[in-house]
Amino acid sequence: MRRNSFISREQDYALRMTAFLAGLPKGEFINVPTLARKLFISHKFASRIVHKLKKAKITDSVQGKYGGVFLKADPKKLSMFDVLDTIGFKVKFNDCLNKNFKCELMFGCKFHSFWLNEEKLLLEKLKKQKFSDYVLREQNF
Amino acid sequence: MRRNSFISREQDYALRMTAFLAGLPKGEFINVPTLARKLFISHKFASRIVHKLKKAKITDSVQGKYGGVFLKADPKKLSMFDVLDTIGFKVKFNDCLNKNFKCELMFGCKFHSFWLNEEKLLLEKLKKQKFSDYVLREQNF
DNA sequence: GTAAACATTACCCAAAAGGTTATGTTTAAA
DNA sequence: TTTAAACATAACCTTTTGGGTAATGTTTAC
Repeated sequence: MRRNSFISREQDYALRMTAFLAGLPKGEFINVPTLARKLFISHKFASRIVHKLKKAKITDSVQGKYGGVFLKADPKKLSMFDVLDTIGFKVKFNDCLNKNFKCELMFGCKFHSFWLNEEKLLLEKLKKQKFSDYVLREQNF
Repeated sequence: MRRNSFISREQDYALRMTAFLAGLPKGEFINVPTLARKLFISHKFASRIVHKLKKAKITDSVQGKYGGVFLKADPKKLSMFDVLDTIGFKVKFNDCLNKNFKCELMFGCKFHSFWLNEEKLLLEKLKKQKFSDYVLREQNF
């Protein structure tokens, strides 16, 4: 089905997990089943998401028994956009903003520039929000 | 499927059609098949959309042969939000902003207020954009 | 060698978008 | 009074994809 919200559950989970990892003391790591339980995410789903984050070099992992995951990126530089982008986020207010979209009205349609502008604004904001300001600690919930 | 963009095709078509109707000289009307052709929308789909707009008292129609549709609302007061809302638009940046959504992290999660704020900003903008500023005339495309 | 973690792929299912089809009902004009 | 061409409205269909599960590796501490 289509996205009910701008952000998919998967993207939301990625934000949560990254924010939680950002709160771990330097050098510590946590295994995915535990992380998933703490954040109310199914363990298998969480595992797949973490894998994507690792491929993007946002997280890293220690393999084997007693292994786990941790944040690799610098939370002061890592933005919401970075994580969302990794999980396939596309800011797309309207289909007509897509590259391959051929809109016959283009020149007469003023909605186009409205959406374009809004998209740009949101994108800039997402890039400004850094994880150091969004740390998620267990004692807070 | 889930929405690929914030605005669905149906909502986009509703905006186009309303913007076109806003450009018709007072007292004139246009039949839906013609309107649909001019705006590159399937005629049956257009018909269903116009019907929704009529129920919301945004458009009105003249029935029978040689009938057609026209804008009923005042384009200076009619906003993008009004039309989108009629076609089922929900500003929803994240599921966690839904009334019935129970988020276990609520108190510790700072993303919530970020999405809430963005949502509010966009909503206000959509309400500010009036159709008198978005008139779509055939000679322009 | 085995337990318990990470790694990766393949698959499934419900829901919604984005239409089309079908069948009215109304009205101008022949 | 018949008919064409419009609006009115419900029902149906098909594809996509979000959101998740299952299955099967592979790695490493003990």
